[in-house]
Amino acid sequence: MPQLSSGGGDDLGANDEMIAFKDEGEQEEKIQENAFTERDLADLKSSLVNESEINQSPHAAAVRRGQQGEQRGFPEKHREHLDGASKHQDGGMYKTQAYPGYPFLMLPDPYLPNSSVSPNSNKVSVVQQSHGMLTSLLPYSNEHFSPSPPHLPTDMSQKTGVHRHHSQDLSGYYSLPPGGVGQISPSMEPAVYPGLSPVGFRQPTPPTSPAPFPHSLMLGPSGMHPTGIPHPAIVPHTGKQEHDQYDRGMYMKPHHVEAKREKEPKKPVIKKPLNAFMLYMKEMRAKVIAECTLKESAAINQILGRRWHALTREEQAKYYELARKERQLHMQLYPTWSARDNYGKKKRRKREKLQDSNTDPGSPKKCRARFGLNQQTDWCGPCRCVPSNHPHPHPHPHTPSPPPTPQHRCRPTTRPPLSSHSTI
DNA sequence: TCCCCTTTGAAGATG
DNA sequence: CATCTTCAAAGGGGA
Repeated sequence: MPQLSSGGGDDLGANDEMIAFKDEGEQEEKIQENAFTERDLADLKSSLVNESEINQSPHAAAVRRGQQGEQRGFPEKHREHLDGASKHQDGGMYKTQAYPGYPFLMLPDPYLPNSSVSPNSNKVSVVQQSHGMLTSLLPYSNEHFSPSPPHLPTDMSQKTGVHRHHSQDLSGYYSLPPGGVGQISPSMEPAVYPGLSPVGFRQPTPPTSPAPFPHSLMLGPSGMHPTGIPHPAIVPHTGKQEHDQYDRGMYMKPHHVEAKREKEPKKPVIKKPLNAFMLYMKEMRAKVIAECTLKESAAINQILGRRWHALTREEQAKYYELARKERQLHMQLYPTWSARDNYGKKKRRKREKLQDSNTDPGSPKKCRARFGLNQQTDWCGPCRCVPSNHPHPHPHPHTPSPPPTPQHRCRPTTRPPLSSHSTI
């Protein structure tokens, strides 16, 4: 991961190829930002129709990329777009207006022992960084983060343009280990986490304009967690479905749900910290939805995935850095937590299905069968790497259904690990 | 009602 | 060590 924090050794600055995989022909486009989503849409639709096209694109894309961008692997093509749409997108991350769901790192007043904030206030966390960017540290459950905390001017909240209730619930939070956090100061500076090491939190005060919101973190309703540190990462133990229900319930009837929750001694489930892409999705989802008529998350996510690839390294780096801080915070808040804790929380996953299909005698028709031995250049990387008589090593992307899995997408080149385990 | 879909990345599990 | 698997968010769609 981008050793963003480490001095100098920023992987992101490497010249190596950024993302040649799965670009689905987006490179050729010199599109205007307004057209981008429609284009995405069209591409998405067409790509859905023609899957093989997707798998071929990396080559063409790589060629195109080689032609247009000599100095770096990253698609220069989207520069314009990025300058327009994306800048504007990034603004979402760093500006207060456009991204209601991802606005600021706010330490809720309720966090503060003496603070008196409405129980309905939502918590959002944002750290204002040296570049002037606002980094959300506790972005879980977007919806629970009101764009306009109660103590904010109303016009502020209305500017967001997203209709959210101020009384939205809080679905998850980072709870703190007992005694872990006594209080959190608005600034989110290291000191706010007594007992916690500073991590990477910084809040360089903006030279010119003070943060619109003095408090870095906002808290939701009281009583969500005994520790007093609510966090989106924490949800009722009941699992996703219940999580959703919990959210919705809270959203609609906070009091009732709260009362209900008190009855439930269930242990909260600490969710995984969001990775860079998840953070990006959270931030951009609303924007994409607003730009197009799509509502289906699967389709939206496809667009987001492509946009993610269209981002420059620097732009992605922001999210990687944010994700890194998320993990650090998560790690500090829940030192004993492990991702394994949540294993099995979900039911049968598609992976199992894939395995089933892979065991299917009809499934082995992969690259070899598809392109033949004389066209190995058309094979995906893993296929080229294995002996011709070797069984296909992975869920195959060319298989019409099920779709390619995250494990393998036939990436011609792999992005240098923008690592996350950073040494602070 | 509940799972699937779809994305990328992180982390745990496995061979 | 390399590869595989699971989960994180989201919400419409379908069984």
